[in-house]
This record gives sequence, C-alpha cells and structure tokens, in this order.
Amino acid sequence: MISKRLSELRKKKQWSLQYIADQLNIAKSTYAGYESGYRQPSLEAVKELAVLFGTTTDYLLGVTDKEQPTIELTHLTFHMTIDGEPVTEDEIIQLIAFIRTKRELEKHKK
Amino acid sequence: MISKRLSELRKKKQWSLQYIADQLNIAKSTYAGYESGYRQPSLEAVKELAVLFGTTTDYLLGVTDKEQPTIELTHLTFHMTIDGEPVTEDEIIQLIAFIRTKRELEKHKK
DNA sequence: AATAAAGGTACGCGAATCGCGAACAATTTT
DNA sequence: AAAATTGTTCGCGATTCGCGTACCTTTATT
Repeated sequence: MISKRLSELRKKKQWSLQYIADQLNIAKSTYAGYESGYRQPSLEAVKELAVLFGTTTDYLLGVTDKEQPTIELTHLTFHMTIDGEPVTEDEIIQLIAFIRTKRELEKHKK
Repeated sequence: MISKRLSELRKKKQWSLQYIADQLNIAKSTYAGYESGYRQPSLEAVKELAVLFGTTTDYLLGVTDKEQPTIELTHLTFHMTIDGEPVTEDEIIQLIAFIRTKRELEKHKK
C-alpha cells in the first residue's frame, strides 16, 4: 500500500527518486525499494515522507484514503493558527459568519 | 516516541500487554518491546494499533504532538469545509486577510 | 546523430533488527 | 500464602534493512 501511495505522490509532484533520497538522506536505491515494495521504510522515514509530501502518515499507510484531511470548521474539533498565532474560538466564529455572509451575497448576485 | 504514546494510551485504557498482543496476534514480548523501545512495530502493526486505540498513526508516530492537530492556515495543506461546503482557496486567502486586519485593529486599540 | 547526463530498476552483501519463547520479577486475585 | 496474571528482559534464528553497484531507459547537450 505505501509503495503505491509513494509512487503516486512522487509522480504527481514530478520529483525524481534521487531528489527524495537526498531530502531524506538515504540512498536512491533505498527509496526506490520503498516504491517497488522491495523494502519497507522505517517509521522515521514514513514520518519524514509524510511531511515531505504534505500529507499524513495515515494516508501513506492506507489507514485513510484521503490525501488531505478535510475539516469542517463549524465542528471546532481542532486547533488552528494564522502566522503562527492561535486562532481563538471567537475568531473562528467570526470567520464562519464572514464566509456565510459572503456566500449569501454571492447567491443573490446571480 | 511511539513507545511513549503506546504506553500512555494503553494505561489510559487499562489494557494489559497480553490483551493487545492477542488483538494483533503477536507475542506479548513483542508488544512489550514496542513499549520499552526495544523493538519497533512493523508498519502494519502501527496501522492496527492506531485503529485499536482509536487514534491516528500521525499521533502514534509523533507527527502531531497534540491530540487535536494544529493547522497553520497560511500553508494551505488541507481541505476545509463550512456547512459542508468546500472553502475555496480564494476564500481562505480572504479569511487570512480578515483575521490579520482584525488583529491589527486590536493592536491599535491598546 | 552521437554522446553525456539523469532517471529508474534489480540484486548481493554485511549489518541491523525483527518476532518469538523462555525465564523471572512484580503485582493482583483467590 | 498460593495461584494467577501482568510486566520486563534477553538470546536465538530468521528476516529484512540500507548501501553500493551494475545496468537499462529516457532526456538533454553538442
């Protein structure tokens, strides 16, 4: 599973084996082994690959099929930052109102 | 890192080593090795452990340190919805501007 | 077109580490 | 206090890791 995911992601980004190997400081053949299924990456490598590809280890490992987590803002079940500064709950409520209003206006425009 | 997480989660749930070993069909000593750091679980085992504990592999592996993930909005590395409707990239840019402006105003109030 | 450079694939080798069983200590249950 | 359960550690054989190397294919340069 992880080999398939790695292969797909790398091709989508149009990265070479060598580039990824350099990023993780491993041999090209080592990374190639991950994609071919000939080898399994270490847990540390899995972590680094998830960060490099901008995805989650859950996706790489096949726990989930979603490359990027989808978050429903109104559920408030996570922490968020902008410019490194935590977004307060009040601010999130304002954000939601902002978007709702904007959408409402868009609707009437048509 | 994973050893710490496994140990914490198991104790919180008050499960025995044997119980988890049985669930994953591995030897007690094998799982014990995961917690002590003497061994590293296979990728498959990590997946199963995440499901068993009702958490994510990202949490087990320490990609995310908080139970609730923190997301930096300006990185645009995830999908977001409000009222089930996808928030577009443009909207996110507007949200960021909105909060930045609001913060700027707050600053001058003092 | 010929050559060089870069990208991709396959495999042998030594080293690292896996999973298991066993032995034993610590704790809980009866 | 004896028995049962739980937790810890370690040696062993087997697996598999990561690297280097060799080789083929594709792309870039002249």
